[in-house]
Amino acid sequence: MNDAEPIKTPLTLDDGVDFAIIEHLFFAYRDFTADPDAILDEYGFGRAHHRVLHFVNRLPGLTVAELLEVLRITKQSLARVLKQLVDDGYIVQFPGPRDRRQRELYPTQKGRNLALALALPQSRRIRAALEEAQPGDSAAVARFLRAMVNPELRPQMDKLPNGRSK
Amino acid sequence: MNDAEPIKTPLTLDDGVDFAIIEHLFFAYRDFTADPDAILDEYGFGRAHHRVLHFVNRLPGLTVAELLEVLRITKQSLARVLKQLVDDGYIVQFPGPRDRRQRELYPTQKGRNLALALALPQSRRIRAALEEAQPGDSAAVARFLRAMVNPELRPQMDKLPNGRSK
DNA sequence: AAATTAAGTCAATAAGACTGACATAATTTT
DNA sequence: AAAATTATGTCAGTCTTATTGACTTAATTT
Repeated sequence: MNDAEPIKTPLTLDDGVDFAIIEHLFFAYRDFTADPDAILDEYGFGRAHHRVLHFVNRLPGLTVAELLEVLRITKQSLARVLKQLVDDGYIVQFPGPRDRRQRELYPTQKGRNLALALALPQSRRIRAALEEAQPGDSAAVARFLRAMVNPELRPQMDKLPNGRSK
Repeated sequence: MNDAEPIKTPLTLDDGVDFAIIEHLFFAYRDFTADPDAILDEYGFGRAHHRVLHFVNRLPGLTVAELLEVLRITKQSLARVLKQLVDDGYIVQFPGPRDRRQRELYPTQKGRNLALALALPQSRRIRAALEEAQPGDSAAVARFLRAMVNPELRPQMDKLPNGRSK
């Protein structure tokens, strides 16, 4: 009974859950993605385009299958986004040298420029956040975020250029 | 000319951008949200329901307008989600005592239970990530994440119970 | 020659957001 | 007391990003 009774006390850290970091992550990630979103809007692109463009720039020559694995989306979801980026000249495709069924994806100079422009405000935000921090905090943050990822995915992260450095 | 030329070298940290933390945040946030998403699926709920339920539990008695401000969405977006949570008995509404136009939102016991169940895997993930960390890392991470949020929003974060403690 | 694989495409669906317009009830201002 | 404003709710339509399922084409493997 009393199933519809209102509970008037808030959930707090005393309930054994780290709400502070849970909420900090929510707010931080929201503002973190808002920066590039505003730029993407001017190009008629969305967050999905950003992710594709980012990883093609970080791993030039990766295949469609590899990109799908990193992004963890379906090829139908990728198709629309990738087609636009290719049509608009941000990404070019080449048949794989070994296996010609594969398509190797490379950024053009235009694609490289946009990827950098999108990363810049995010990098600025990170740098500003670390400026208020103590020495060593940067490494602590990188370690923490890496440990937040499922263990089986961490090797994938380490394949990214300089992915291991802090 | 040569606008369609492929660029074969990857973007790296040498380009002056902290790609490591940018990508760490992407992967960490993806796995961080995947935990509750799996639970929500069983209830026929989505991530939007989670956010509403979370903040109603953290700030019991908040009004619809206050909730909209925290979530930064429109009332039409909130409507669908909130209606389901009320209809299914996770949240109850009461007219505001001062201003009867307002609706104060409270969790029921059922809503409290679900909010805790959703927070638990996230809290476990955070605790596990901090266990591999050095002492003091926890505070450094909280400071960093807070500094990643737009300054004008930080007072709002501090209003959450124990929001300031590390 | 047959089976498998990489990629592309077509169609339908869903969640979660949006804008714009309008309704109702309660409060505040004039 | 009447008018204006405010808090909430609702209707209708749109957009982005994702999904599943089915099928095609071309290339490689068995």
